[in-house]
Amino acid sequence: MTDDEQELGITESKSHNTGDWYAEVVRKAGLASYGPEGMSGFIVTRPRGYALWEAVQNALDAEFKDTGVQNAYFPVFIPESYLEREKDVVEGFDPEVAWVTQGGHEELDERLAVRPTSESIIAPYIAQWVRSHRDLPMRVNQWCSVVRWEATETKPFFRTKEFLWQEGHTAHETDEGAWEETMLRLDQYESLYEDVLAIPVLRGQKPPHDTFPGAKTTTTVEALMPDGKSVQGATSHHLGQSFAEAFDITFSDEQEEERVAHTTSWGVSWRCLGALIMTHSDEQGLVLPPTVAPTQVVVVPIWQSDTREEVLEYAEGVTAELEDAGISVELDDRDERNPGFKFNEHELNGVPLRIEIGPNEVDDEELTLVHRPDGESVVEDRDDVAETVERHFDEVYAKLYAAAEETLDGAVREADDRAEILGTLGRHGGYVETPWCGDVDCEAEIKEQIAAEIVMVPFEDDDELIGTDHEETCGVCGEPAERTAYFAKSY
RNA sequence: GGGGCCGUAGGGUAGUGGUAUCCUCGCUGCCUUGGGUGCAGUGGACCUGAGUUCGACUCUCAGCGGCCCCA
Repeated sequence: MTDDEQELGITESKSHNTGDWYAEVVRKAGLASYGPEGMSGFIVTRPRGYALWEAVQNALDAEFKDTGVQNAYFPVFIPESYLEREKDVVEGFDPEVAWVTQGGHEELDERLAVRPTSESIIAPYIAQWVRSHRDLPMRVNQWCSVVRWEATETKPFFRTKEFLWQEGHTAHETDEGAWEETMLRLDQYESLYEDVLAIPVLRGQKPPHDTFPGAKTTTTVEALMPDGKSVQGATSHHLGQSFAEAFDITFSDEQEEERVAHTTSWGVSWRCLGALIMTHSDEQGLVLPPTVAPTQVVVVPIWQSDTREEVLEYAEGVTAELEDAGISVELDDRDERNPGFKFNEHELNGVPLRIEIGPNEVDDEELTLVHRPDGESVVEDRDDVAETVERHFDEVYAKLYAAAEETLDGAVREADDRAEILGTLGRHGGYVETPWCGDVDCEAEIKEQIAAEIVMVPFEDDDELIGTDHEETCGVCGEPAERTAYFAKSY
């Protein structure tokens, strides 16, 4: 009967069986279901899962709008001739593009790509809209889904053939302008992770061989997952002038000279939800920071038949007061479930804070608050409940962030030679920081042996191996090192 | 890209060439609460297709789907 005892909740071990555990949390917490038969790699995002995406959207969209971005929407289909105009993009995405060849009963003259990304349909319009330097910088963003027909295995939110994301596209007068834009968006992504999702990240750039097709520089925020793999949390590209040249994004400068613009693009997908779920959740189920939780507080009344009325009345008062303060609160007054059942259910669903109200609380004009992440229970005065709850939100957030930060700090290890790199990655996972000569072959060697790659290289300003005299040699080949590389297995 | 494991009601399990079982699942009624297990009744499945067979959930093949390991 042990299986029966556990069947309502999570049965898989987070540390030993992370994949199954993750799938179980996603399903049992009501975040997503698998797609229909014949459509492996697609998921149905259920309301509680979609609410998480909306929280991310709300946070980011406000930041974007505060920094000069306007939202727009471009077609889901891209004519093949458009896609072909930037050759690196064609080559980069070719194996993953889904094509439409028929409309109604008619064969199409030109097949249409289901967008794998929209540079090639947005850029031509930006080219039309930009005439003079006065039109720059131009920034458009769209919230949409894209399709990448990956052959590799899929995992809800982490890797799905269709995924929701946001893609921003900008054009600038100068290279510096484009660079500043690239970094501004990366800062905003970092802030999304650290201030909204409670996940500390490493920031830097991708090695040259792993940049976005056609891009000059690809930047990334990397988050560590509990199984020791790294996930690219968001990305921001300095595209240089290659797209502007391919799509004729030109403008007249102050001297009436025709010049080619510099462009950027940047995006974050619902993969950030995968990182969110995987980072904080535990073997009781989903754990969410109050910043994104669809239900932030649940009030559970606990009564005996003679106290029922007063307990409920008190609980309703508390609920109403929290609602008035703009807090997302649910009063769980179902009478066919006992409190223990409700506790477990709300824990499974990731409600960050629970308020227990029974006759004792009513008599003492108090509340019992319980933090989801660690079960800490605190008795507080009934007065100023909204303020008290907000304070506990901050505490819960801090607990989540601190735990994730500790994990990350402990997972960055240094290694100076090949054996140490392989040994450390094999034994501990996480990140291995090593001097690197810059040659892609050195990465390939590690990749072959242990399937880890360079997920991040610190920015030039943060990398002490640049521009200074040092004796460091590449951890793989022993040639003089030019950069610091972070190796990790990745999603 | 290569290899392995797996697919049985909402969930969890078994098992057999002759249609299971458990549940904290659904529904109805009764019961009423400080960490999921009250009582009674009732409902519902063998991933899809082809083959073998008197008969396939079971055996074979293919497909679809899921998970894991390696590249």
